Amino acid sequence: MDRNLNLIYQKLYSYFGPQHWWPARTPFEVIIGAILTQNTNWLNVEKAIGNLKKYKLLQPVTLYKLPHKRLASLIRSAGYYNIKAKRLKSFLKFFIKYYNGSIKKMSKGSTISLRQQLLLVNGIGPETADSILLYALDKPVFVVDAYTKRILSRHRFIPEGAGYDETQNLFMNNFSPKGRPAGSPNIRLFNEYHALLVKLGKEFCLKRRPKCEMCPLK
DNA sequence: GACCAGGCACATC
DNA sequence: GATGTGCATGGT
Repeated sequence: MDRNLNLIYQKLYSYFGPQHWWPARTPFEVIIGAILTQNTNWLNVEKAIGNLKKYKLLQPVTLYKLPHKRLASLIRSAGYYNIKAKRLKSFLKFFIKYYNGSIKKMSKGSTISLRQQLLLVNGIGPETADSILLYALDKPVFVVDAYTKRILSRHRFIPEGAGYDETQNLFMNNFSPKGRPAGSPNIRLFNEYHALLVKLGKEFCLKRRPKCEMCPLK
């Protein structure tokens, strides 16, 4: 099993090359993007983040103090803007209260405890929590998203409709980076693998009309 | 005009 | 525990 996951990684990497994820300039920007991109096209998120940058609002306390209506209108392009404005605020409240708005302080926490804390924040579920852990805080967790599940179920690694943890465990327990035992954490590899799965998903493993004939995994 | 995008919370059974 | 629904914009 793990041989196949390794093989898929090798194929994707040689076909697409390094993805240089997450597409953001700072860890804080990663977190804001992770919340804004929930069920949303990344291009729409970039516009929203561009607005926040334009007015120099992309800092924890500044953003937290912004009135709901103003924040919602600035992130309008990302869709679900009312609910996302609320979710950003609930994360910022947590981030400021417990870590003084400091990524450095937050990074000192253990992966397990940070994950538990993040999941208690309203608006942060397993994928957003893991994206924050991996891409903003450099913690060794595998991020599972809709593309990951679709690709893995179409290739019969998991049943259709498999849960988040089940899918994540497949990678965390079985994927063995070169020269390491299965289950050993590898941040860089987890980073690259998830980014490659998203790339494959966007270009070939489409929901309705997958381009299986041209797929690099074929 | 329909379909889709790097989810999540909440209601209901 | 499983299933259904609201949230919303912008690109194809």
